[in-house]
Amino acid sequence: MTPNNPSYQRYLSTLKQSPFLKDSSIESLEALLSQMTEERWISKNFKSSLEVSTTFHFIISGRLKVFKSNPDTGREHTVFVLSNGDVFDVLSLLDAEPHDVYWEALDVLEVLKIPMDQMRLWINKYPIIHKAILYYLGERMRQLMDVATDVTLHSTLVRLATLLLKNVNGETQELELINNLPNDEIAGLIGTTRSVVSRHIQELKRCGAITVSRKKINVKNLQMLLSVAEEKHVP
Amino acid sequence: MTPNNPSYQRYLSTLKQSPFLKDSSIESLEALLSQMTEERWISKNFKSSLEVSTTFHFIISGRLKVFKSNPDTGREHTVFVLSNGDVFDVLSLLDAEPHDVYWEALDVLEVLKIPMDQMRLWINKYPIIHKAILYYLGERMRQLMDVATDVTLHSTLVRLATLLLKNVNGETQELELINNLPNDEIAGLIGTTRSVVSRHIQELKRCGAITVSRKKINVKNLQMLLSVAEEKHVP
DNA sequence: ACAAAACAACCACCTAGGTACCACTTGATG
DNA sequence: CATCAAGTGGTACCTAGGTGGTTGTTTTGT
Repeated sequence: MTPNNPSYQRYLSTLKQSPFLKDSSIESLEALLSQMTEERWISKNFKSSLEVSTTFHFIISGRLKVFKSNPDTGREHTVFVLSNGDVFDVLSLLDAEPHDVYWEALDVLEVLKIPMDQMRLWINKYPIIHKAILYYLGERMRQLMDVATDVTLHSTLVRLATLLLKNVNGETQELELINNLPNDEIAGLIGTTRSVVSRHIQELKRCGAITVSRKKINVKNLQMLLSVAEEKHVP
Repeated sequence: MTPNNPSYQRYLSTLKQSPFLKDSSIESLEALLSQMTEERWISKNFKSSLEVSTTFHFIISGRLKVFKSNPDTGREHTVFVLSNGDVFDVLSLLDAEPHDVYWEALDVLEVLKIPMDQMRLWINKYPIIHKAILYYLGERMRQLMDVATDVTLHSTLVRLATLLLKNVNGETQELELINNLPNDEIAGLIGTTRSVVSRHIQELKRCGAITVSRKKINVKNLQMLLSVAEEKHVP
């Protein structure tokens, strides 16, 4: 990609803000961008990691879920929802071990791609990035530990309330990140099934903690949601 | 610690074999060791991460479980069992964010400690280690993804069988790593409770997949265990 | 604007697995 | 060797939540 690409500046500024590329110089980012190509994923576009990934991706806009699934039962469990500034597939960047994870676009997704080998070369050229990557992975690790233990340590209602709380926008009381997600995606996020999510959303509506209008969930009573999340109170 | 410490050579060779310190030169490892002090943790010795950790630890021998818990119900979920060559707490090394995880010795544990700041200085001095750390974290990440999704995607029986399979020693058909672990530790590993583990161990015994004698579990029918783990067959 | 597909709500049933016991064994300790 | 605590086996009960199906409502594509 060359600087005369109409989206060049927008791409550059997204890269600059990416935690993965924290502390990288503008020159190094421009060098990186020059080797990248743009790609658009439409919703439901899907990628498996069973074929070892030879391309490294940066997300410019849109949302991507990373999930595992059980082909026998058809159930899925989402481990991350990635958005602008995030990258994948980091693990294939570090080593060539296979691991069976799936990626699927939840929206229209704008990504920048670069061949894995070139990304490795770039990293070796600008080794300062190692620290940023470590920091990035550490953050992911922490999230992942919660995902891992939430299912056994907390009930689905508590997990739902916690998920909502994690996504409330301070002013509007709206749920930015997970809004417009169908119930079964929410189910995947907290490790349960669609019908159980539906059941609990009704429960929270009934007791006045939230309101729902055309897929947008609004938080009405933050305090109540908090007490549900902390298992202090059963509605 | 100085080279005339009676265990010096043993410590050095454990460090040399640690994946966390992969590719480090002998000189750098000796520099590291010179700043470390030894410590012994007895079984059940316990450490919380709520006070931000100011010490970095290397495990020389013994097993340490890393777990999260729900203080209300008393349930625990183990995310890792660390042993010789492993390190903790990596996350506090990367940044100073709090995260509530607990560590507990399962055996007598030999650890080497070093103040967090000195460890950071050492890393900066020998930056080649960054790659090894990344690799190490990546491996952990992969394990963690399985832990995170196993509970929702597979039944407890399947998870138990999988855990056993992960630990069979090729020759003796014995379960090295998890042997001598009480049932409730096994329960913590697969995200369930003691009585359920007991129930399923009986089940596997009854159908001849394993035998149990004085805490040692032996695998009798590997094939059967495999088919249980793959959900092909319900005993 | 209309048909088709996707999604949400609701219900009724069912089972995996969690809770709470008690009784037996084992191994450690004074 | 007597006692005590820890670990285990086993049971009965119960409920959270998963399954499947039906209906009505949005959203989407043509």
